[in-house]
Amino acid sequence: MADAVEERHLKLTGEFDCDATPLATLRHSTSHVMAQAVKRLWPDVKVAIGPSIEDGFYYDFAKAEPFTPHDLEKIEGVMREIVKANTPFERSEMSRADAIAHFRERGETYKVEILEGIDAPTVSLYKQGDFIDLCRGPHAASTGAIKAFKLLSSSGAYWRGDEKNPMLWRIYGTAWLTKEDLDKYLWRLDEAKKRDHRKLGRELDLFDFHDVAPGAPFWLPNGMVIFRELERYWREVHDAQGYLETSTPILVNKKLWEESGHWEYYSDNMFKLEVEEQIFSLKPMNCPESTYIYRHALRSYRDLPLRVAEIGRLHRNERSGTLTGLFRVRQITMDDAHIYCRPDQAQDEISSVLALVREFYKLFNLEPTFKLATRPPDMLGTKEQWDNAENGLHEALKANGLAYELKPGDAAFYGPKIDIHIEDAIGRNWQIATVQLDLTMLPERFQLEYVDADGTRKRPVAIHRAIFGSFERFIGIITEHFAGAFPTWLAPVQARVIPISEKFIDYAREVHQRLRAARIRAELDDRNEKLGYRIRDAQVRKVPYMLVVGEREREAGTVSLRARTEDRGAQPLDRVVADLGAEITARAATLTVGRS
RNA sequence: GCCGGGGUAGCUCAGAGGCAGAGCAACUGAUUCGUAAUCAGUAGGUCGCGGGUUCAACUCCCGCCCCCGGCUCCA
Repeated sequence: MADAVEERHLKLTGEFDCDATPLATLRHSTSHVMAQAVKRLWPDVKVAIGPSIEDGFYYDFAKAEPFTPHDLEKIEGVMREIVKANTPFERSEMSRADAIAHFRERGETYKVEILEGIDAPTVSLYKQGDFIDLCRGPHAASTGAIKAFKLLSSSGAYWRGDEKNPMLWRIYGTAWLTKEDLDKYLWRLDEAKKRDHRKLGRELDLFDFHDVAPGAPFWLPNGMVIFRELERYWREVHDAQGYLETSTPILVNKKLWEESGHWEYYSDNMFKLEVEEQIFSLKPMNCPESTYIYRHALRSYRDLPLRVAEIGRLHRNERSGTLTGLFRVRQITMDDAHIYCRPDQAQDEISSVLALVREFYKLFNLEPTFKLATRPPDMLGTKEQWDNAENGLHEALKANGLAYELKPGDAAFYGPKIDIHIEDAIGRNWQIATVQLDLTMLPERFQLEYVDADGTRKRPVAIHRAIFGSFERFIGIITEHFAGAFPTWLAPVQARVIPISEKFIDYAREVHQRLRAARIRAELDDRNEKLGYRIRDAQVRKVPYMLVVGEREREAGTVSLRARTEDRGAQPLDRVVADLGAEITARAATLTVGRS
């Protein structure tokens, strides 16, 4: 929603209004006030555009020197004065030609450029005090309406979002209807910082990055446990659903990419190397090779749907400036699958993929939302194919009882798709899973066929789908979602046994052995430290269960159970082992053992 | 890739043209402890990499690499 507003601004189609909702209007007005403050402090600065965006607003300025944090404070100060003065926002109209003259006179070349791109005869302007801006509005009645705002950061941004254009300085800010909303938002920012997977990854010894391999994590033993548990779950479910797991080469001859079309459209993103005078590439996608699995045998209509899955290691040469922890990597482990089926089977297949997606995310307490992207103008294939395909996706969504957003024109040229976004524990949105119906690309390019009941050769359709998207990004997301406090089944260390003193070490060892015999990832913390220290350490490491043992427990055959922060008292050892095992097997989302 | 900010011990960070620093972690010892940090000691460094200026460079200059915040792109 907010993206669309921003996009409209960037495209400069002449629609410079923000949404007429109170919050978007307020943010838009706040951006004007910020521009006014900047012009007051630096009269030579030229203003570009300043829309309302999700959670706030920005304004772009042309200025010789960047804004410093101190500058932001000064601007905020002037903004408060403007707000206090409670100046009205006044709308006026002007012919386009007059407006061009007006802004040219003031040296506002960016505004002139915007105006030159507008084909309306008249344009509207908004003025508060000594600041006037080209704008469709709407705006707050006066600057006094701005109660709760804060400037957040400044950075470079290209004029019109195009890297060939000059770089402007953008200041980001946030504004809310009430002080409470602002505080809530600032809390969320702070919370996000605390949950940052890069920080938790280091603290919990999950993974590491080194200069020698930018964009590719070194999985440490703890992180690898999570990776393996995800794979294990993934395999269990896919085996049960009739997927066939495969593995295809990582290093592949250029010929394949020429055949698939990647060489032409994607080679900038591919890592290439020469081997005995042949060009090879690390695969950036699994799809082309998946067709080799399909073509291994002559397929009959009886073989379809053929569900070919692969946890594939991909490499994409992402631009260096875009890499970010596990969220944006160059080495991607994708949980891919390609379903080859008859066109009339596609709807059911997509329907089961959607059901699968929901099953997966439920396990992690992630709330999915669905977006259906339909045909773009430059589509490949016939109108009838697209009608059937899009209709199938609508029906599959409906069959699952899912509400969804429509994104007309957003599909790839070879077929419509459903993108699945999730919302995490602190309300952030992520796109991970995708279901893409492929009417023509793989089937046509790779000449896929099956023999139908009547003995004729027909062309199947392909469904590309991923549920985790990439293991890297998914682990990054759930690390932040759970703030490192993973459900027991995913926790690298599921239980720690803590003897009160070395006098009880024998019993602690026995408890430890019992846990390990039950395949529970348990550690014995018999370090020469006080009990409080070891409790704190286990807590900081986000270990789900602590089993404290001393005199009383040894005598009674019990353990004192602590579930992260909560003391659950003495429990019989047998029961704790059994219940812990059951919680792990059930992949429970919460810590249930010993809860009364 | 572009703009801005960074890179000093495993981690968090201070310092700065003239002997490289702290806290935590690690290690050793004392202590044997009942639910978020016991005390003492020891060790730990190519100050991102390469070049230059200088009697002397972690510090100044140039180039490169990597990280962070954005832009662009994206799973």
